Amino acid sequence: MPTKRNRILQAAVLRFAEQGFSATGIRDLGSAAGFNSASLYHYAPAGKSEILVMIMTECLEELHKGGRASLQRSADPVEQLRGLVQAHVAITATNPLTASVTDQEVRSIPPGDLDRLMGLRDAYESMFASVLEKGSRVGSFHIRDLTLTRLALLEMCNGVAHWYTPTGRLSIPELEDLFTELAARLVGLEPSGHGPIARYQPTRLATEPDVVLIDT
Amino acid sequence: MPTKRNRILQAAVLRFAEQGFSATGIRDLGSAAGFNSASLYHYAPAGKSEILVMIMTECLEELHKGGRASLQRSADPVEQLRGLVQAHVAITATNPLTASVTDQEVRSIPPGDLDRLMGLRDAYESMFASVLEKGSRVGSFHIRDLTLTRLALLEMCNGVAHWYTPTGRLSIPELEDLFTELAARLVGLEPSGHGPIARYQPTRLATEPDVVLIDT
Amino acid sequence: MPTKRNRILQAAVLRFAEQGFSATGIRDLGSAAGFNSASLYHYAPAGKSEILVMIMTECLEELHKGGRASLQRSADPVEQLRGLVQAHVAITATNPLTASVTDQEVRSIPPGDLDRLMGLRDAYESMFASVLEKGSRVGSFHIRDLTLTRLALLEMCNGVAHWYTPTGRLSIPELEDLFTELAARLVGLEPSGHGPIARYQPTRLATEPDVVLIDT
Amino acid sequence: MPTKRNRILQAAVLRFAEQGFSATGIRDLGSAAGFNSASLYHYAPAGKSEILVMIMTECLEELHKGGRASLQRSADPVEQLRGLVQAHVAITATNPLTASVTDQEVRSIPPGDLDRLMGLRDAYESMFASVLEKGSRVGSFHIRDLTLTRLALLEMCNGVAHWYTPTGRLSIPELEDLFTELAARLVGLEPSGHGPIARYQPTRLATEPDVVLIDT
DNA sequence: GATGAATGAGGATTCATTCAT
DNA sequence: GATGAATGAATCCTCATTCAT
Repeated sequence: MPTKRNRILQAAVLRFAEQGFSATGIRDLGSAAGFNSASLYHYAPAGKSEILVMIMTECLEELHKGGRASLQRSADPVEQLRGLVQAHVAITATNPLTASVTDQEVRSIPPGDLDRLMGLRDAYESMFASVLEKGSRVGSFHIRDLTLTRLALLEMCNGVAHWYTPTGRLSIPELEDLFTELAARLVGLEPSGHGPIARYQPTRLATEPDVVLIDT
Repeated sequence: MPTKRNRILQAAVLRFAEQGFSATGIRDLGSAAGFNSASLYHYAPAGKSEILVMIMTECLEELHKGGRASLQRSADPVEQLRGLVQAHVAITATNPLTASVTDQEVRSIPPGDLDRLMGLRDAYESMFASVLEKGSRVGSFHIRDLTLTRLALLEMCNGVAHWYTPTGRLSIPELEDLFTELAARLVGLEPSGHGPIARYQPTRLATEPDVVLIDT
Repeated sequence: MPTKRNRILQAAVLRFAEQGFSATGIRDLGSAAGFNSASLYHYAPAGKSEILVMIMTECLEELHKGGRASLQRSADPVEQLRGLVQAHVAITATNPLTASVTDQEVRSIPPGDLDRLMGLRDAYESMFASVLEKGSRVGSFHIRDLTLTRLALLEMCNGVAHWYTPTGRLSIPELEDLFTELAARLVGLEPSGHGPIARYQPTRLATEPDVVLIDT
Repeated sequence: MPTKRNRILQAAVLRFAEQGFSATGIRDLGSAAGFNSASLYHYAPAGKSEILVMIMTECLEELHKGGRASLQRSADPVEQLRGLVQAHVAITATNPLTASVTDQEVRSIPPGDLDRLMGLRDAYESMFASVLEKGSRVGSFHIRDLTLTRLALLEMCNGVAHWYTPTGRLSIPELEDLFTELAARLVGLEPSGHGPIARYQPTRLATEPDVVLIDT
C-alpha cells in the first residue's frame, strides 16, 4: 500500500505518460489518485508542475545512481560501458512510464527547477561521454565520431521507455543482455565472450504505477 | 514566400516543437502565422488538431516515399538498409522540427485520423522489419533479436530529430554516412568498403519552418 | 445608450461601490453588464483590476480638471478655495459611486498603475495645499496647522461620496454652497457676502451608473 | 503579552486595515497570529466574519463610552461638542487601525450582526446630532444645515483614521486640540478662549496591533 | 487547544470555437 | 478572406470550512 503522496505520483505518471503533462488536468490527477483536486495542493503546494518535478527528480537520481555504480565497479571502459547500458536499460524497463515522462516532458519543467534537473541529466549523460572517450583513447572502442555515437547510443537506450511493456516477450535481463551487445557493436567492440557483468539491481521507483494489465 | 496555408503549418510546427501540441493555443498559432485566431478556421475547419494532422501526414508521406525509393533501388538487403537509414536521416535532418512533432505528438492525433496515420507509420516501419528479416535470412546480417534490433535502430534514427540543429558541426551527408555505418554495426555487418550509395534527395517540407538563427 | 465598454464600467462601479472590489467576482461583473464573464476580457484584457484602473483614471482626471479650472479662474486664494471645494463637491455629488470607489479602493490598485494614479491624486491634493498656504500667507485665511486643515478639509469633502444620494433633500448647487461655507469656516474666513462663484460644471462620468431608484 | 484571542484580533485588524476584509484569507490571519488557520475556529467559531464583528464591537463600544462620558460631563452643548470631538479624535488616534477597519468594512458585516452594530453606530452619531441641535437651538452654534454639518463633522473626524500615524508630527493631545477648534469653526462658534476641557482618556483597545515601526 | 488532512464551492483567467460583418 | 465580438466550458488554483486526531 503506497503512501498517499506516492499514490499521487503514480497516478500522475500514468496520466502524464498517456496524455502528456499539458493535456492532463489536475482534476484528472486528483480523481485518478482518489482525491479531490484541491487536496493535491496539500502534497504539492506549487501545483501540477511540482508533481512533475518530483517524478523527474526521482528518476534522474536513480539513473545517476545506476551510472555511478557502473563506473565504480571497474576501471575498464569496456566494462563501464556495459555497466552503463545495463543499468540504463534495467532502470528504464523497471520504470518505463516514469522514464518515459522524464524523457518526454523536459519542456514542461518549471523554470525554477530547470537548471537543477538539466544539471542532473547532463551529469548523467557525461558519464557516457567520458567512458566512450576513454575507451576510444585506449583503443578498446573504434568510434568515428564520439559525440554522434554517444547521442545515438543514448537515444537507442532511452527508446526502451517508448516501447517496453512488462508483458513483452523478453525479460528485463534478456533485454539488458541484448542491449549491451548492441551497444558493444555501436562502439566497434569485436564480439568476444565477456564474462557476466555484475548487474546493477534497479529500484522500482515509488513513482512507477502498478499498471493494471487488461489483456484482450 | 510561402502560401498562407504553409505559413500556418510552419508556425504550428515551430510552436508544437517548442511547447507541445496541448500547450499551444490557437491564438498563439494565429498570431505566429500573422493571423487572427479565427482565420485559422478558414484553412483548417476542424481546428487545431487538423493542423497537426496536416503536418504529420506530410512528414509520414515523405518518409514513406524515401523508404519506397530505397527499397526499389536495389534488391540487396545490405543496400536497402543503407538506403532506408540514409533517407530517414536525410529527411529528419532536413526537417527536424516537423519530424520531431510527428514523432512526439502521436497521442494528440484526433481519433478519426489515428488509424490512417498509424497505418502510414506502421507501413513505413515494416520496411525496416522486412529488410532486417531478409538480410538476416540470407546471412548478410547477424542479428540476435530481429524485433529488438529494429526498435533500437528506429529509435536511434528518430533521435536525430531530438538533437539535430542545422548549425551543428556535421553536414547532413556526413550525418547520413555516420548513421549508415552505425546501422551497419547494429546489424552485425562486417565493415567493408561499400561503394557510395545513391542518396535519396530529401524534400524540404512545406511544414518545416525557416528557423531564424540568432548567433551569440 | 452607453457604449458596451461603458456599460461594463458602470456595472463595475455599482458593484464595487456596494460590495467592494475584492468581494466582487468577475462573473458578477459580467452578468451585471449583460455579458459572459469571458467577454470582459475583450474590453479589459488585464482583467478585473484593469476595470478598476479605468474607473479611477476617469474620476481622478475629472477631479484634476475641476481643480485646474478653479485655480485658473482667479488668483485670489479665497476664490480659488471656493472653486476647489465647489468643483470637488459638484463632481463627487454628480458621480457619487465613481468617487466612492476611487476613494475607497486605493489598496486594490494593481502595482503597475499605482504610481501613476497616486501621482494624479497627489497632484490634485497639492492644489488644496498650495491654495491654503498662499491664502494663509497673504492673511486671508487663519489656519493654525496647514497640513491638518488640508487633511480635514479633504476628508470632509470626500465624505460627500459616502452619504450623498441623488434623492436627498438638497440639490447639488445647494450642497456646493453649504460646503463652500463650511470650508470658509474651517480656514477662518470671516463670513462675508461673497459674490456668486463661477460654478465648475461637472461632467457626468461615463463610469457613473444610472441608479435605478426604488423608493419604498 | 496579549491573550491568544487578542493576538488574533490584532493580527486581523492589521490585515483588514492593509488589505481589506474580503482580500484577507483565514490562512493569512492564522499565520499572522501564529496559528494554523483551523485554530481560529476555536476562538471564532463562526469564522472570519465573527472576527470582524468582535473588532467592530470593541471599537464602537469604546466610541459610545467616550461619547456618553462627554455628554455627562456638562450640560452645555458647547462643552459637549468639544468633548465629543476630543473623545472621537483621541480614540481614533489611539486605535487608528481598529477605527479604520470599523469605518471601512461596514459592508462586510454579516447580516445577523448588522442591526446591532448599525444600531450602535447610529446611537453614537445621534449624540452628535442632538448636541448640534441643542446648541443651535440655544444660539451657541450658528448652523445653516444641521444634517449636513453633522455629516461633514463626522467625516472630518473619522478621517483621522485614514491618515494618522503614531510617528507623525503632532501628539494626540495636540490633535485633539486642533480638531476641537476646527469643529468649533464648523458650527460657527466665535473663537473664545475656552478653558481646558476634561479630556476623555481613551482606551488602547485590545484589538489595536502594536505596529512595528521601521524607520528608513 | 491545536493541527494536518481533506473537500466542495468558487476565485480569476484562458480555451477552442462560432458567427455576423 | 479575414476579423472583432462573444461565449460555454474548461483551465489552474484558492477559498472558508470541517473533523479526526
